[in-house]
Amino acid sequence: MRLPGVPERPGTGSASADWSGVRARLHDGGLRWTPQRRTLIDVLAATDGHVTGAELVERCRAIDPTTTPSTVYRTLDVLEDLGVVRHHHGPDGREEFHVLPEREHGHLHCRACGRSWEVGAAEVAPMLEALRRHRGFEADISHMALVGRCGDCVAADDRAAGGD
Amino acid sequence: MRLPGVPERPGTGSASADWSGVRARLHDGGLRWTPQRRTLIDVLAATDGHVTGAELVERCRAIDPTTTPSTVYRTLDVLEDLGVVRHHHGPDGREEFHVLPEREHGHLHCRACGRSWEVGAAEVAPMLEALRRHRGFEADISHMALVGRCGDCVAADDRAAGGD
DNA sequence: GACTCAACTGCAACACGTTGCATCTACACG
DNA sequence: CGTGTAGATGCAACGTGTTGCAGTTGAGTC
Repeated sequence: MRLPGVPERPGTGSASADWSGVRARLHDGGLRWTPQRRTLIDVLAATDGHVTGAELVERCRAIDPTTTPSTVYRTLDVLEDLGVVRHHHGPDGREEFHVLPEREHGHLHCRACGRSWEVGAAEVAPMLEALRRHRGFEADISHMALVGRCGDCVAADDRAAGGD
Repeated sequence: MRLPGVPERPGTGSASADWSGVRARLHDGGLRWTPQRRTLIDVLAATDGHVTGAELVERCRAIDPTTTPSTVYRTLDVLEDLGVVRHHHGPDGREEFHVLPEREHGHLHCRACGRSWEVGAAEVAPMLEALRRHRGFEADISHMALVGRCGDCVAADDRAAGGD
């Protein structure tokens, strides 16, 4: 979905530093470092771009077959509080997590071909500004998933039918 | 997935005209009018604003206790094809349906207080335009749900903490 | 009114995610 | 190193929604 060569470092450290920092940050919050959490962290560290919750459970099971879903989801909650992951809901309402969000971004999903893209904060900043001005609403862009049709599919549709 | 129909009349108090049309439109498509569908239509006709799928199932059961979820959800699919209902996914990923969408609109949901609002097409038109120009992407605004914090909650937070 | 057939229904099983509760354990402290 | 305890785990049950399948039924036709 995304290339491995993500332009890292928005201002904070590199990924590896963040992963080792997680343990310390758990401790800071009075939380614990357990084998199950280590497994999830290992999985996340090896993950690029977006993953669904179910997929994370699968990958954890690949490492430790005794993994149970509830533990994974609860740990993901904790990690989200820590800012290590973010989640949004895909077009079908399923959870999608992304790892170490370097910068704020939203999501575009094409209903026709199923592909998705990220949109940078800059691209939607004008609308966010407008919403803030008009209604005082501060939208959380990284939780945003816009569904629609991508340029390719629109073009294909136009060619095929003309109507809808 | 979309039908051209139903653009007219934003402010009709009684939707009865539209509801009676449903049966005819089902017939037009070679589809059938069944007691189960009638029940759901009755429920929808008595519904304002947004409802979750589960709630619709409940209300149908109130009328006909033998109602089964799969039938309701399948009928909702059909009705969505007809343009009678629209659905989007709430902040928790659950389905929310709205009835007889007179005009296109998106949704704003406050994570802090749980309220939601509708945003008119005009309000987001500039961003939609920008997306179309920059990436050729045609966003479906009525499937959109932006999560964030409303003006009240932002103000409350600022007063309470000052930070985050 | 009877026949026919595709659309529809209900059921059971499944997928994803959440929650309550009893048990276990990481970790601070002595 | 042993102990206490709050945080974490695993299980089982639940909630919401989807799917495959076999049986039922709406509605067009004779």
